[in-house]
Amino acid sequence: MPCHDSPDLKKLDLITVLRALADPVRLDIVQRLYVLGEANCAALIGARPKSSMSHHFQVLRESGVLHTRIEGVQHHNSLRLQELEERFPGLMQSILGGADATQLRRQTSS
Amino acid sequence: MPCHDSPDLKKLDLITVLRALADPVRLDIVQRLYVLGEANCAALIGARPKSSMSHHFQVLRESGVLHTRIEGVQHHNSLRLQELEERFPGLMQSILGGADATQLRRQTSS
DNA sequence: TCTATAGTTCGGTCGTTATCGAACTATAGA
DNA sequence: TCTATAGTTCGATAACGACCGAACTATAGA
Repeated sequence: MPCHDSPDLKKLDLITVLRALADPVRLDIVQRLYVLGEANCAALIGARPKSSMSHHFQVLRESGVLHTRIEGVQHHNSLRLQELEERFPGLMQSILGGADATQLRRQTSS
Repeated sequence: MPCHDSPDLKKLDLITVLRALADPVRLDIVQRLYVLGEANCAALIGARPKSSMSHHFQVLRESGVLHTRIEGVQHHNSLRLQELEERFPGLMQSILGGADATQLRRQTSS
């Protein structure tokens, strides 16, 4: 199963993860992804240009926040919740705690 | 008791807090402060120039991460752990979880 | 083979922020 | 009143990062 390389669990750096999350666009992606489970890039980026999209996904991937599984022409993204939980216990829960799933689903489907 | 203004609990913004924490110097300050409880600026900044120090404390204060109590010529800083816990449950714990108090104390006293 | 689709890479611009010296403010103590 | 101390403010510079158009790559499907 082809995929983008994801950094090793031990190499995940707190500063890098925080920087990745400390951006409105990327935090939005992460929160939507939490609700959706898995989604391709187009479903997560809204109306932004593809190059911006690609940039943000690269940051999230390289920081270790998400994993990208490539299937044909589509890139399926998902949060690396389990690994993040091992490395930084409670972090993602606290970030995602504010994300009301119902509200997010409403935003996503509109 | 004079002090710097700290933003209201409700105005604390996750992005702003994450950005404040996503800096090596500031994260170091926060982790030391967690161990020390309260400390003045000089004790937290190491060998950096005073203007840099002042900048980082301003960012941390304005984001709501810490509170500064002024006593004479000294500024006593402390984390706003309780308010942060109310607003973003689990966040600071996860950030500080990696901070081994013993290790930090050793660094601080060396 | 041709075309559409999904995403990447490249190059440039622009805004933000970290850094730091220098001047400044305010308090404590001699 | 004079001086030392603690921290702020100002102004400049430099680096980083977000943004975006354009060209490119790779796969699926007609």
